[in-house]
Amino acid sequence: MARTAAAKPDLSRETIVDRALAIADAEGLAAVTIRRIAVEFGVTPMALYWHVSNKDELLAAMGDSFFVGLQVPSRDGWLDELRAIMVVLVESLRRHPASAPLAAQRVMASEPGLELAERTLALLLAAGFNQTQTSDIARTAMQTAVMLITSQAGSELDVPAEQREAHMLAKRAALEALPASKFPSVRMCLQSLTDCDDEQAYYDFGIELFVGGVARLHDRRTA
Amino acid sequence: MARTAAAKPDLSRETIVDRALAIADAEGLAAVTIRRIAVEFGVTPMALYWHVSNKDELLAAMGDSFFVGLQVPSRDGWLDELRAIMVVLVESLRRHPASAPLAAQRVMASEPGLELAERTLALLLAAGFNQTQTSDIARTAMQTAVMLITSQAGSELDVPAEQREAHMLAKRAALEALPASKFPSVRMCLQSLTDCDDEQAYYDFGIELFVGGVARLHDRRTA
DNA sequence: ACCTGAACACCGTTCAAGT
DNA sequence: ACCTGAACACCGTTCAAGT
Repeated sequence: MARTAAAKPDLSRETIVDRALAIADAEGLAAVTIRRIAVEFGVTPMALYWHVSNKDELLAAMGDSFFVGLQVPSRDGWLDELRAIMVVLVESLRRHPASAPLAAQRVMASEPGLELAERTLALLLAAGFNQTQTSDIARTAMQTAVMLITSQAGSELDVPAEQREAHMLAKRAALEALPASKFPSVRMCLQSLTDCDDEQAYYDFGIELFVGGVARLHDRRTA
Repeated sequence: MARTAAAKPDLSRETIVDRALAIADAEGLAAVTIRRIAVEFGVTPMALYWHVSNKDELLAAMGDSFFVGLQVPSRDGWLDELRAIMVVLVESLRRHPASAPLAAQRVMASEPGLELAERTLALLLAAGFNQTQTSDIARTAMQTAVMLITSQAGSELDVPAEQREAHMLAKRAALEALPASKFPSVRMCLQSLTDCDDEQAYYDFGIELFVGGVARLHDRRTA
């Protein structure tokens, strides 16, 4: 009866993946270690190998997790549909920013990832893009979503959560020390370069940039 | 006089960085190891620490290398200028695809990187974007360039050069095994999804997609 | 079915010591 | 000025053994 909440759940493939994602959230992907996870479960490193065949498979499972249960609402136009896919994808990746890059390697290798890919490809083909363009745009869509997530918090993702504030301030201080004569624009954009006050706005902006690029490509193609 | 060409050059910060980039090219970033580099120079691991303070500094130096000596030709319109920057950046990153991600972490932290950033920011500010938009677009520009490089060869960058062909074929075989009833579009795009027959065209396409997105954003803003 | 113990071949890095 | 030796605290992983 003295079971404290969420402390040391049973070892299973699922709980291992969850723990790995949590560690990555807090301290970056590099902190995700078979041995570290084992310690957190109060178990021997080798115990994990019963549930997961090796570390690569664990990382793959972490990547797969971003695609399960994704519900893309349908829209009227193909462009709005594409945007909806990006929105859902970005929302999913935001849950575990540091692990987001793992998703890109798994879109075409997991069932739910493939379903999302199929939907995206079908949409672009129907819009009139040829196979090469469709493939390139779809690939770029996935990569763009990951990029938005990882560029946001920036490289601070590898830094432990508590140190991120200090890390950001140090970065800003370095830019502030730059001569305004040689780097006027950097100095001018200092605030927005080092701090993102509105995360959601940044993601919307990035999605719009991508979708807009696709739209323009489509216009040019039919013109 | 029996000095075979390019075999075991003297140990120095520069030759160490070059070797590290070469190893990454051949076997991926993960293969870049202090100990591995030491072996290739026929020297003790600790010997490297005289020239480079630690591994992070080595990775930083690898990232910095992409920006040195970049010459961006000037263009008439701001949009063409932005495109020219992207072209030069992509060309530089292509030299060492697996190490390209290191560049993104160094744009705002190295002298030549900052010069490129300054130029890009100035250009966007002059075009009428506000500070937030300018920062976001410039950041996206850098990330997009890296993304184009890394998404191209795909995750195969971590795979030793000789095994990449086999790796790609295995990937294609997996997609070919997919039921055409459930994944018609994936099957239809199979060729272009797994093989990039024209690298240059892919980069041009990606750059156009980005530049086009920026252009559309600018149009909307002034409309 | 699930986990442990011992061992192996790797990492980065420190610190004192050599030449 | 530049490099080595020995050592430490980490990795992932195998394989036989326990319960």
